[in-house]
Amino acid sequence: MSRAPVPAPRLAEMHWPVAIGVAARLSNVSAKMVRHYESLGLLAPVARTDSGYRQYSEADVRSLQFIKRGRELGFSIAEIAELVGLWHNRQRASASVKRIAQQHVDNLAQRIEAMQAMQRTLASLLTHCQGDERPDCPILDDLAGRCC
Amino acid sequence: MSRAPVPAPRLAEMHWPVAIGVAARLSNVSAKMVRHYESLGLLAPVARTDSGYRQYSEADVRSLQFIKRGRELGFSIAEIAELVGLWHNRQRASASVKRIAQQHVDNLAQRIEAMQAMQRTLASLLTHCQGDERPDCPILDDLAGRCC
DNA sequence: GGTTGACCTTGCCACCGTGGCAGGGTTCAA
DNA sequence: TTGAACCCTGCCACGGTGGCAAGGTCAACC
Repeated sequence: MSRAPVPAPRLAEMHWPVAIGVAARLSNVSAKMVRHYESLGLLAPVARTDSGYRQYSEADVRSLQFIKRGRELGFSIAEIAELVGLWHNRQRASASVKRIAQQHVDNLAQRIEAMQAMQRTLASLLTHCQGDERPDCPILDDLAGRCC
Repeated sequence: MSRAPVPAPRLAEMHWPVAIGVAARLSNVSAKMVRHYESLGLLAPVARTDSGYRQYSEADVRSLQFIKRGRELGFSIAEIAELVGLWHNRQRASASVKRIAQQHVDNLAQRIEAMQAMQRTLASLLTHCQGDERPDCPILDDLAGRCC
């Protein structure tokens, strides 16, 4: 009770390198996904101990945090791979980054629009459905193509 | 040029039963997915010819259209399975249907909200990104956790 | 030194919904 | 008879994540 059960570790307090479990906690990415990102080439192959354990440097953990943040913003793995590439490329043009982000925003807008259209239709159907013990239901009528 | 190339067939003009390709066109569901829906039990196992070809009745095609419409409204396969069950159950209570639809709307609202949050963040980052040939980029700064 | 438990390894299977391809059988018209 | 169009089943793929199994390793404690 006297201390937080999981002390939410900070990068500055770590002894580097760290094992995958620690890197996972530091980046809030599951160990499983850490391995997966490595297998996809999104994260460079990481150092190993003699016994084969992965060893993560502070830079590796920062990369994981980058990836995590990208996922939180909805970027696909492929997009994040591009963004990581640009991040590591000092000759990058910010236009390249902006293009990827703009595409993603446009894509989001499209998907939101589609979902809102569903929502509007459903909301209208819900309004007209009594929602009681009787079988009559405009929602089912719509699905069954009442119109024909 | 004088007629529509694919005459968008109408149920009333068909000779029943029809083969899977016709049923697919009538319901605007790919033949592949028609088989898949059957394998999931979403559509009752359909009649077969001696040689094993599936034969679809008008009722079967209407079921496919029901499923298609459900997918267009974003219902999951599991939800559509429930809705089909209710559709075929004359003792249903419209409240059961309404509950499913309401849950789906709530779920949509949550997902839309999450995507809009991404969009807001990205829009703000995009505003501040020059998008020129220089490497400085607030989008990458954000992903890299500029704050720390 | 030995045991125990937490951690690590790889590899496979699952989800959901859809598409593709392979390798074969059927039907119908020319 | 042949060819085109259709149908059949079964497998693999995508993306992103979780789970489980069978084994190796490490550190702490007795």
